[in-house]
Amino acid sequence: MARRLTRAFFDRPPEELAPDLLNKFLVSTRDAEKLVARIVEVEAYCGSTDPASHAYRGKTPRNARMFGPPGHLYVYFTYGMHYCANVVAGSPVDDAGAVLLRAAAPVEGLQVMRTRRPAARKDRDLLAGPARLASAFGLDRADDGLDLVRGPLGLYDDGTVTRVRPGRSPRIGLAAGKGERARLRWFVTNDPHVSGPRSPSRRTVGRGIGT
DNA sequence: GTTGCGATTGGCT
DNA sequence: GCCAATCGCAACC
Repeated sequence: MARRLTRAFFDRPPEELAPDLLNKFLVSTRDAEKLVARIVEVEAYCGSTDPASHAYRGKTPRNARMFGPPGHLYVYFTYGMHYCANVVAGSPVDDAGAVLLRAAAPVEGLQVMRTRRPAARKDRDLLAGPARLASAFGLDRADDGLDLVRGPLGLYDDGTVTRVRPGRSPRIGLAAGKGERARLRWFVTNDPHVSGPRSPSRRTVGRGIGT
């Protein structure tokens, strides 16, 4: 019995929203195809206070979506070839926050995902990484701004009660001095679909990588 | 106008 | 583990 997440759910700071997105279901019903995936790894990016955030230096054409209303999709292009998808969170006026969808467990529509991700040798790799997830769902800059509350792409809660506290660690792929120590990554502990470290450890939980 | 690099991935050593 | 791929953006000249 899945219910769709509402605007109010998203209207919170990214560091509060992020862990609550774990074990929610990303559902796409575009182009007569149905894709379903359970989110297992996310990262929070906190606007003007966060050196790693695209919004750190203010609003630009690229990151404008982050400054818009919560519950919409922010998609950006990186490394000259990859797209990454974020959920816009709530933020104070003139600020911006978002949650990067880093990894998910495929649930439905695996055939389509495999077609879009020919390099994935195992199904557990179909959505294990932000650019992989975006690719498998066919997301690109044209999808920037999709309304997750009302559009063909949505987030759902199936009513499952999550009793286990999520794993937490510093974010992946950040350069030194860019907020690489902040523990703003959350993941479902020991889930094989997580892209980075997936178990609590001294290195990832104690004081953070690089310290 | 030019340059350096990134919220990554996949293939090769 | 190392590194090339590939280009938009933003910083700097």
